[in-house]
Amino acid sequence: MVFIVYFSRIMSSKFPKKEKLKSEILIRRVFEDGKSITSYPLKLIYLPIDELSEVKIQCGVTAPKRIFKSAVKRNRIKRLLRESYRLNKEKIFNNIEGSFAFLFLYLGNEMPEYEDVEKHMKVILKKFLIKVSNEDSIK
RNA sequence: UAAACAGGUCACCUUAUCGCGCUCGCAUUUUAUGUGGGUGAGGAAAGUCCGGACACCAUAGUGCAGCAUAGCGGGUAACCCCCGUCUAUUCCCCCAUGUGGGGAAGAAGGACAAGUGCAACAGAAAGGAAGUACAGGUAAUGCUGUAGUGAAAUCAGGUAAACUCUAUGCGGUGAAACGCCAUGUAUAUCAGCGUCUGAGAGCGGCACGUUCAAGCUGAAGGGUAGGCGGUUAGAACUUUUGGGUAACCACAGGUCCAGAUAAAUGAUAAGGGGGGUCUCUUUGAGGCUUUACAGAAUCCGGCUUACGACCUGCUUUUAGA
Repeated sequence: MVFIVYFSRIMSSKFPKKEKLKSEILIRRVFEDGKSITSYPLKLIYLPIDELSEVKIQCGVTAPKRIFKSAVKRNRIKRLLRESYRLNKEKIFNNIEGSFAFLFLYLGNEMPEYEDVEKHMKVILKKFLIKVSNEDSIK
């Protein structure tokens, strides 16, 4: 019983400020050196970061201004991405070693539905887990 | 009845689950987590087109250049904004048909006085070049009159969303301004003394004007990334009364109404509204579909553009019956 309570705390689907990727330097580093996983129309760029001691993952989302000129649409996409990440991050939080910086990009040209976003989010997170564990085993 | 136009109101709502920013309280393993409460986008937050507040650059100087504005009167912190009013002009109506009366719309509405330029068609000619017919006149000649063209024809007139002139106003840079803290590295900054040349640099362009510099002494800094302030109580909103044709103003009462910074204000589900359309059995019920434009970023006042629904229009306009 105690175990279940503890576990659910770990698996909480909160997304507080310190789990957000905010530092400009880090974002630049992720863009330059990060590895990517794609499940169209979503793309994840990630980078192992040693300095992050407090949290395992800092995550940011973007929607390109070039394609979506309306700020309302960009906000909507970013909120959907954030929401699907928030609800699914528990799957990887308890299964990875080290800490990472995440950056999700939306590559499509059309406004997405939440169902699709969540589907692709799950695929990407799964792929990420496999990839990371493979790299660990190689080491 | 429909559409346009003008004015006004609102900007889908409720519940559940899971979340986010700010803030207040409580608890703890004491600066982080948990928990409870409060609060959280717009009429245009948009375009950044005007006008300010505020900050720094010299208390922002002088002349030229440049830019903006343009009836008259008022409002305002200010404006290229708003209100009122007059006129050119356009449209409509009325009859007693007059250069009549009434109504609506209504401007980038100063000046052709000086200089420069421009002018469709017609015309010989619309300003440095000439001339048709008839008549008059002369030594001779477009020298003069009339006809003819045209809105205008030879000491003329039109045109200034043509240069120009007149009057008035305008310094520059914008919150990545600016102030402070602190990390860290090795020559820019600040204060005092000093002083040659005005070469050079800064002060929006040019000229003037003005400041700076080499050196010495002292202090502690600059770039880059980070944090805090600036940063939300205000030319605020609202109600009554009074003034004003109105824009708006004054007094009194009440209210506190986002402060993020890779940028919170959300996601999902169900139900209910509103609009459109179809079906049935008129009242009504059901199905399908749709529910705009759009996201604060220092803050105000305007303008412009985008856009859904509803209401009003007595004496607006168009179309149909």
